[in-house]
Amino acid sequence: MRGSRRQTIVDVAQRAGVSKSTAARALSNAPEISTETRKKVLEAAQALGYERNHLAVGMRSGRSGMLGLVIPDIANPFWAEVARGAQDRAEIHGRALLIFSSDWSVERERVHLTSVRQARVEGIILNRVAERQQDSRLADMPMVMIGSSAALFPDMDNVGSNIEQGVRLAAEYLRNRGHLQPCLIVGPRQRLAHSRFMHAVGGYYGAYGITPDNLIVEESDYTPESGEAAMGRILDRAPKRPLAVLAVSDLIGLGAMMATRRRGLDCPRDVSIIGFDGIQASSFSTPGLTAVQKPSRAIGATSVDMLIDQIEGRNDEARSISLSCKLIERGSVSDLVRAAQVEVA
Amino acid sequence: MRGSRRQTIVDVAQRAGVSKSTAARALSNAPEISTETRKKVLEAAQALGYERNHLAVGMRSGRSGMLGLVIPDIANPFWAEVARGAQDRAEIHGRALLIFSSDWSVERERVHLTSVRQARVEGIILNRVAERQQDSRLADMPMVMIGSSAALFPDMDNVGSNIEQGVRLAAEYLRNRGHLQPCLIVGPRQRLAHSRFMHAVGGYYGAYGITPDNLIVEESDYTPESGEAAMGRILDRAPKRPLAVLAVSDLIGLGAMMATRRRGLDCPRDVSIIGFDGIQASSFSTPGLTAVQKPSRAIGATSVDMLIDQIEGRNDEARSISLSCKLIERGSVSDLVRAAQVEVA
DNA sequence: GATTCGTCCGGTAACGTTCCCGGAATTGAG
DNA sequence: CTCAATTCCGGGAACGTTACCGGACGAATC
Repeated sequence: MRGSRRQTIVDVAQRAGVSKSTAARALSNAPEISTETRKKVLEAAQALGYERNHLAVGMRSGRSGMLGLVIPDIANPFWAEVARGAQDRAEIHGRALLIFSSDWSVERERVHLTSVRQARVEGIILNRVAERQQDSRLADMPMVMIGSSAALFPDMDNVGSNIEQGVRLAAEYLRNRGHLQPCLIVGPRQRLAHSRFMHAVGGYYGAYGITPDNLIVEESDYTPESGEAAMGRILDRAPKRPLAVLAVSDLIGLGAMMATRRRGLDCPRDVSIIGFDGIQASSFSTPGLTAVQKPSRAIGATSVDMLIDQIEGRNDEARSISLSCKLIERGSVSDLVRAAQVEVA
Repeated sequence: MRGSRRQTIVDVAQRAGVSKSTAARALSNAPEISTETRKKVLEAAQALGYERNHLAVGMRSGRSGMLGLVIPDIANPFWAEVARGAQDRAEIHGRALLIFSSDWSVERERVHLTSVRQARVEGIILNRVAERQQDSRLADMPMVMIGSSAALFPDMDNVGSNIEQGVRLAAEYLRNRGHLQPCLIVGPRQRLAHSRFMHAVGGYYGAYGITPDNLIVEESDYTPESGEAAMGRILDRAPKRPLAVLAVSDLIGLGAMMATRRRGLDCPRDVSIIGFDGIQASSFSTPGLTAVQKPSRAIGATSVDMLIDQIEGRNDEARSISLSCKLIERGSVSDLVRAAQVEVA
């Protein structure tokens, strides 16, 4: 088996007694072929164990059947969900997915982008690390951006979560439970996601006369360790108890929860925490981390749909889609209002 | 930009004033070319924004620069880690990774395997779902199996974790803390991983005169929900407290922990739980889930290395590599021995 | 000075497929 | 019955690259 030459379309054609053009028509579901000839060819292909060479197909037709997905980290639970959503949808469209992890490094992102281009993917789905960098070479092929950099690339398709709505969900939830002025643990300040998040926070709290400057804000990477450190700084700065914290990611929120416990404080009694992601890990903590759930799989699926639309030329102008978040209530936020009522009674 | 024809190697050759053969030599780092000519060509390529067409390269040379990775689920934290390890290593070898999730479905696995083959990947890394199925078509190209199916494919490269050593680690740890006869939550019985796990368990406990039949065993899928249900059945069957449970995966162990809490029992006081995976989520529960950590990233990295070895023809006979596990102690297992000593004192 | 050798380069044929075009066979209309 | 239209098929070129072969040139050897 290992030595036998791979079967090509001419082998199939020969066995079926037709020309290779005809064989190609049968194998690519072209319309201009009779039903019986098609059947004959397919049988021959089956018998020979023929497998279409997608490299050749891509080279001749320009359709490689592959899409590129460049994200920060496939091992990060949020991005893994996005990838899975994209994968399932790509399968439906008959496309394979070339996945790369840029690891939040501008340089690796650059390298990976040239890799996917050289692989002649039909289009790219990208969460840009080098957000501010305009790159003309990116504009010349179908591309969908995912994440918060839509504003910087107004002429490109974009899909992400509706941060404004998500923040409103979280803030409203906190407010209803008596947490009027939560502390914030935000992501790296230079990232666009940060300004978008802060803008949403400002939008919500502005209506209540609270500017972000009134809020205690600490910065953190998207890791539990960094979140734990940030929470430590908050507990130092804000001696008031009870305290509420809105974290920009679940992993950060979970880290904050660990810091809380480490200080001998109780969540949710002393410190209420709400996260932003909705990953599975948040359901395992005690208490479970109440969080705004981003539509991760849907983001992956939708971005593939949009990319296919671009590829097939069905889309003339840039669209920007925000998928809405939902709140997963688990138990990391105390209800001060109810507690007060109980006390009175 | 969008309309401009893509630059090819002949454009580069023309601009550099050489033949396309020479240009190809420069671009592919071939040795038989003078330094200055190479430099000239590279400059021309740079100026034109030339990008090598890997489809064409693959088609002519037979080296597509792509590897296939077919795993059960990229959104599962364990497999995401494996994928990440593979990705990083593939990058080092200058290869891109085509990733598919079979979702534990034999049919989807079959479909994805033909997809990667049609994409003309240079080799495949596979965790087989249809474990018992011998498929001659798999034998005709470089391939590395990951997971527990090594025994069934003795003529194929295999890399996985050292289950025997991992089980010993867990069982020894339990035994040292006074849990002599733990209950087991195992995975789907038809999977090879199950028999391998049970064999390892039998091997360890056999030395103490305990056969697996003496142990309470419940079956579960690799999800927390299923683990929770299995733990419920164990608590019904085994009224004895304290109780110890060895779970075959962390997600299952975390589910078991939730079941414990739901019954009003305390972990680790009433129920000790030890997991098997070492995923990040296990560090967030209270108590953190003590677990045997499988070398997930290393599995991914090693499998890529082995695959490249096969591709380059450096490997003549099948190798089977078991990477060792280590124990992550977190707090889900009580120490009965110490407790007894304290009581005495 | 003739021969050999090594280095470097150009021309041409592949790789496996699809696309385009022309032609044969069949069908339908008048 | 004729002619046009339609359906279906075959032949060849093309996609962008590398493999192979042969030749030019200078250096080294006798």
